[in-house]
Amino acid sequence: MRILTWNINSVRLRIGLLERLVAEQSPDIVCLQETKVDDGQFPREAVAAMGLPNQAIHGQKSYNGVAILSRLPLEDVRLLPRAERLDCRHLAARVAGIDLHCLYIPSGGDVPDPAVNDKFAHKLAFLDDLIDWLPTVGAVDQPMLMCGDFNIAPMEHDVWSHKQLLDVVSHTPVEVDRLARVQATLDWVDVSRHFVPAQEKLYSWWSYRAKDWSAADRGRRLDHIWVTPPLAPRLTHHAILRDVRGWSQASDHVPVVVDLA
DNA sequence: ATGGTTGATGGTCAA
Repeated sequence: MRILTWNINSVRLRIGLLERLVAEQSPDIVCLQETKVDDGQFPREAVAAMGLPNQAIHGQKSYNGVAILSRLPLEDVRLLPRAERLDCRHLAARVAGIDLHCLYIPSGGDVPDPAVNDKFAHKLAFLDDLIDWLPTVGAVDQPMLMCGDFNIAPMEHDVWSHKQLLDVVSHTPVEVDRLARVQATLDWVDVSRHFVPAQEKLYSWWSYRAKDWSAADRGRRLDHIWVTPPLAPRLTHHAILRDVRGWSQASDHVPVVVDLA
């Protein structure tokens, strides 16, 4: 079974890129973030025509928005119990016996201080909610997969320069520590680092602001796939599709793919 | 230290 996650940065603008991606990769399940569209406007039929007719969507106008698109039936579709906050950043469903969570963690703004930047405070609060919530909906011996744009590059070689990014939101110790506590909730296995050694540079995002993103290669690994321990022995393949960043009118994030036996 | 680009939107805000 192949699962693919991608921050698509507008599903309407990049529906053609999604079609090409699905044709090339043949995923059984696609998790999207930043769909940026109300549920009523979501291109359901175009996605169904790609072979993904089972769809759970949770979107809003202009910002955020997540979706789970599947060849296989989706059961028990759920949202994180944070109804007091209106941003659409989480969606869960059970598929093929696996509890699947699609996540879009807040980016956090520019200043890494929750006292002066409410976006960073929101990011930390969202992580705290996950720390409280995940143990109540799952267990370490249960097959679960959580993926999406976490907006945090936790390890030294998940960024192009560890030293230069220590004060840059996405790689600051406070959010990295908080993400480690999320990871500890259910002993989550970091799939990309299961396959790629920690000493090797690995990115899933490159800024739009570089003259030549590939030559500069100042990337960050913001997009993740995590599994609980029962799924670790079933991991057979993983890829971060760097080439997609070079497609015409690309998203600034590229897809991450995993195969499970 | 600063500015660089993109998307949704219709003047900016978010990333």
